[in-house]
Amino acid sequence: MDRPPAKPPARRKSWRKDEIIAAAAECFMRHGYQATTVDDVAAQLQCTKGRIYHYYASKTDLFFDVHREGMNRLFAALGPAMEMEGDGVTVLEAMCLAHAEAMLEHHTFENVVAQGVHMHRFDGATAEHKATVQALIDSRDRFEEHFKDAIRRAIDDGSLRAVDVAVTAKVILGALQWTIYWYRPRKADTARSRAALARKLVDPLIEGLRAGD
Amino acid sequence: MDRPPAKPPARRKSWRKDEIIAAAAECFMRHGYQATTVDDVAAQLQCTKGRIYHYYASKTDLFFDVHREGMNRLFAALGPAMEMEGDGVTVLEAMCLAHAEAMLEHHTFENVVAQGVHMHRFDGATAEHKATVQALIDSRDRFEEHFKDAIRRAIDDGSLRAVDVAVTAKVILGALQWTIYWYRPRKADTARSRAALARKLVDPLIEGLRAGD
DNA sequence: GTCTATATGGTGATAGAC
DNA sequence: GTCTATCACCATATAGAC
Repeated sequence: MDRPPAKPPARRKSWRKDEIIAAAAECFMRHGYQATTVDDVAAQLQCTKGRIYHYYASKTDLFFDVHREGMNRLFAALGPAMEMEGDGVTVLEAMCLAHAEAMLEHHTFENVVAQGVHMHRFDGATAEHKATVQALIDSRDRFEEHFKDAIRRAIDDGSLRAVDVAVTAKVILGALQWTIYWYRPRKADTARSRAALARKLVDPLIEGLRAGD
Repeated sequence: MDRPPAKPPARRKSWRKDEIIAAAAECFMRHGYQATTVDDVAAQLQCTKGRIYHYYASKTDLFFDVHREGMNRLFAALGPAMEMEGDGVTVLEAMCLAHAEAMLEHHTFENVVAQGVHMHRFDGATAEHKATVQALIDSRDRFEEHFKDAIRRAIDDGSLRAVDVAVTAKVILGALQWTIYWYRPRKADTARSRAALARKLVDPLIEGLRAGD
């Protein structure tokens, strides 16, 4: 029996959604969610907004998908580092490096994620979106919890000073996530150059600034 | 000759502008510049927007004044710490503590400042606002330069490890400024409680996380 | 100085041709 | 599936009464 011809590998049916999400992420990053018009996103795609509304019911739904993709990329980057062998501070350092590199590499999406975090704090979501918003908040919380766990373990095994766990997690993540405000990808950027910058970012956090005697 | 009756001390003529700025800062913080309507600000003041437009030609001008006030408060808080006596790292630590406390205390205004930083990176200003925007960018740069100077001096006098000056300044300021995303003032907050939190924020930055042998 | 009423332009979303 | 045309609404800003 003839089988249907092999499909191109890994070509999902929703690749059009992916390109819409990418274009939206770019616009949301540049101008912010509110200031971005659906026409802006269409222009980025060099099409009209009819196409976008064929795949997304609203601008809000589109934002949610961008946000989700941004979180997925953060979790994907963090996973391997969490599996690293070594004492507590070694694992924490690997997590910091992985997160820093992810923030730089996926800087467009993570910029939008940060907007979402801020929006969720104040804007009461409509009833229909409530569940979606809650899922995204939960996702952020789980991410931060990974760092708190790592800090706790490192303190327990004596490889980290006994600092305030919650505040320290905020300090680490804040320092790394603030890159959205100043880092801009350049053509010459490579995985290697991002890793070098990540190294410079994480070093003062783990080793501290004060000179040893 | 009779002189006019003494005016109430320190009562400036522009106190109405101040209350408009404060109301606008609250709204901009909560919903962002774009999502805030002039009617929102008026509602916050329990008046109509006629009043606001009597003092401000546009929503943009109002935003600029909030931003300016936010920067003024940051500089005012940093000044005394920069005059501190001691070696390089002592001064840097004092600056960090002062900045952290200012970010917490003026959290509403500094939230808006961060929005401004982000906006300026992408939104081409209209010709009429160009000079104003440039002045605010310069002001941000000068603020960061104070930290870079302090880091350089501390490295020179041997009290700080030889870290990357520019990146370390970003790490420090990022960690402290990220508070806008998670800190919320509470009724029970005092200068003392803010100072305690600032201490917890600055400690891991200056001393580092890894346990000494 | 503050209000009400309104002009004006833009934006999210829809309907229907192709 | 993508486009064109359009509607309905909302927000900035102004004009003019009080």
